Amino acid sequence: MNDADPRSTPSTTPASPRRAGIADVAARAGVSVGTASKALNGRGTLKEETRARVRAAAQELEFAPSTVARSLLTGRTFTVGIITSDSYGRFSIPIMRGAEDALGLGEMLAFLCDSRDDPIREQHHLRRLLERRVDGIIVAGRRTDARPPIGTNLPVPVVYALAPSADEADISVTSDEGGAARLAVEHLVRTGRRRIAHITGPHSHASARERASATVEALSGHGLELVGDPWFGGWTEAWGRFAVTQLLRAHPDVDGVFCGADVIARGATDALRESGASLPLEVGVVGVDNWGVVAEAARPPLTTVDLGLQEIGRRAGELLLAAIDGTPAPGLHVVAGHLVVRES
Amino acid sequence: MNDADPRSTPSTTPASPRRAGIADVAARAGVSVGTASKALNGRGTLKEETRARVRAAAQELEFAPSTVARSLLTGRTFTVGIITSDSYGRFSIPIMRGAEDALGLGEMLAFLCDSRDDPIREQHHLRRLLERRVDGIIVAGRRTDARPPIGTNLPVPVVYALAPSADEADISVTSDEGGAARLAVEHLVRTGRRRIAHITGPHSHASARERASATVEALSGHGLELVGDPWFGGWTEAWGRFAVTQLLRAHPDVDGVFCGADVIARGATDALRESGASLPLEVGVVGVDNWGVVAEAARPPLTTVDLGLQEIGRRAGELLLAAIDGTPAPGLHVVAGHLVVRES
DNA sequence: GTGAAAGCGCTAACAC
DNA sequence: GTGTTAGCGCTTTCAC
Repeated sequence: MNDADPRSTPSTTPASPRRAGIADVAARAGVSVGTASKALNGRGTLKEETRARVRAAAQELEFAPSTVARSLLTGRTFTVGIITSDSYGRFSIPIMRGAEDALGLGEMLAFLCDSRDDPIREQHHLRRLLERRVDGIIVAGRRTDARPPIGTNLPVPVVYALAPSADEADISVTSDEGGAARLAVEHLVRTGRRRIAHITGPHSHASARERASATVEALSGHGLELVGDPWFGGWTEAWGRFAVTQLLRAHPDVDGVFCGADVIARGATDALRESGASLPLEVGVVGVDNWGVVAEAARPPLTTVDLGLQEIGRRAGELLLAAIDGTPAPGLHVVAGHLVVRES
Repeated sequence: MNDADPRSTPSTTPASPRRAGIADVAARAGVSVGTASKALNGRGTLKEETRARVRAAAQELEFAPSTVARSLLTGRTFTVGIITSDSYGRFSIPIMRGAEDALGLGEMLAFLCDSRDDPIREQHHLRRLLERRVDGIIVAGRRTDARPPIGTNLPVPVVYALAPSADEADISVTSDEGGAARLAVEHLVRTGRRRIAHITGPHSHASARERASATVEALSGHGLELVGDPWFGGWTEAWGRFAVTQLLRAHPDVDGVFCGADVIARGATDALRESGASLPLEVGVVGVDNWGVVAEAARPPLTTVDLGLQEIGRRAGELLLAAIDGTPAPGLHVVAGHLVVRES
């Protein structure tokens, strides 16, 4: 805070060399700025020797063209915003990563905003992103329940990931919940299970409800009936353990359990094992999520449905790029998951 | 791709209203752009009525001032870059979140870049961030081993988080590995354990080595000796289970285990429980990480050392803001962790 | 082939 | 109190 302090200037300033502008490059190469610009961008018709000289000058000066100046001119910033409600949690992370994959290909950089599920924060972030003239926005949720659109009549395209927009005219990408259930049932049936139960998360979650009804349907497609009703509870290991204990009491002959999440499945395998069942011989278990730390550490390691979150992010990124390029694809895009077979 | 397609224009374009500029606002309010600017920014001396009129016009036009134009003028973009080598993994997530907390207070937005531990990608991202004229950069690692500086003589300040820069003149924030070990030992001793062993990750990790030696020291501070040598292995549950099995064979009377990670601790508790030990009565276990999904689901739930990753991110953000403001604090900043007591 | 000049949207200095 | 003007760093006509 003491500007006059003679010590501070040399010792604490960590070398902030003045940045070279295109004018500096032009001067050093002995050409005009216009020429330098053309040389660097491969535009216009220049003598190869001039081009080389400019390039050399740029190199020596470590010239990094300012995209902010360019943006002002072109109206494009080559940035997008990602607003996640998930506090960088388990769901938004693979989505972000997938989105970055797709966007990186388009030379875009992403601003990350965490709304913490607070609509106020969300609107705040939206406004800041718009002020920064992002070319587009991805809104990533952590549940598959539809959500209200983040805004209407926005000046840039928006793509919703995982949690689709309630407005069907918006662009949304989400997971295939029914498909996930079918993959799980398919696997259990194929491995000889006939008395299959379903333990899942809260009934208030659309994904839990959809998976449950798809499970019943898929079973009946094989001439089978779900053992008991679906067990709705929480997305926790404790619930998986508890539900399995109850389940065994009511239906000791169960030979397959489809769990709505890997954590539930892990709790289920623990409880089954500790009740004396031999896994996977006597009971087969399938989870959902393919969450490494849970699925791989379980005993036995979990066979599970990967919902393809990263793929959802990638699709969202691609759809956003397309929309930015003027070819939006409105509607709900469903990404298929896949089964990861381990030992359970 | 077909520009002439008459359908595409009205139906597929999702309402991209022309953005109002300050000139539009000025026109609508019947003032000049300069006046409008002053009105909106609270600068200069204007009649209150004029100010109100301009504000109203801005509101009606949904005017969102372009930060890119402003940046060009002021040289500040109010953006920072976060380069993480962790693919948004377990370590970088809380760090990012903490950083966003601190930066958000400074009205900054963060570009997220995933280097995937690839120096080429890292340099690529660095260049793109510099082109975008970020005001500063945070480099987040996933290990506490020192890393080479990302560049020399950069035009913006850089703060390293978790993985400090090998150059001590750089600004780095990292965890207190020795302190973590002391907290764990302290707890075990306080709860009456006297025969304490240590199971941890690979010897190639600085954090494993530092915790191990600090553990030995802390024990000797209590007149105790580590039971056996530290068990170096992997950061997995399987390693925790295996090591405990061996440990019990060699030292059946062990009554406390400090594990270098929650996953190891979880494996350890499982193996202990299954060997017939009553937890936490006969053996106390302490982990490191406070990783919710692991620590809370363990049986019993794990007592563990939280390294304060989010706090590291917050400090990194603060230090970066300070450096941007011209008061950098070079050197290694160590953030203390804290013990989270659960039942193990 | 190359240079000169206009202008992207905004702010700040200076007129009036 | 308010308007006018220059200019941030770059690209892009259009002269020459």
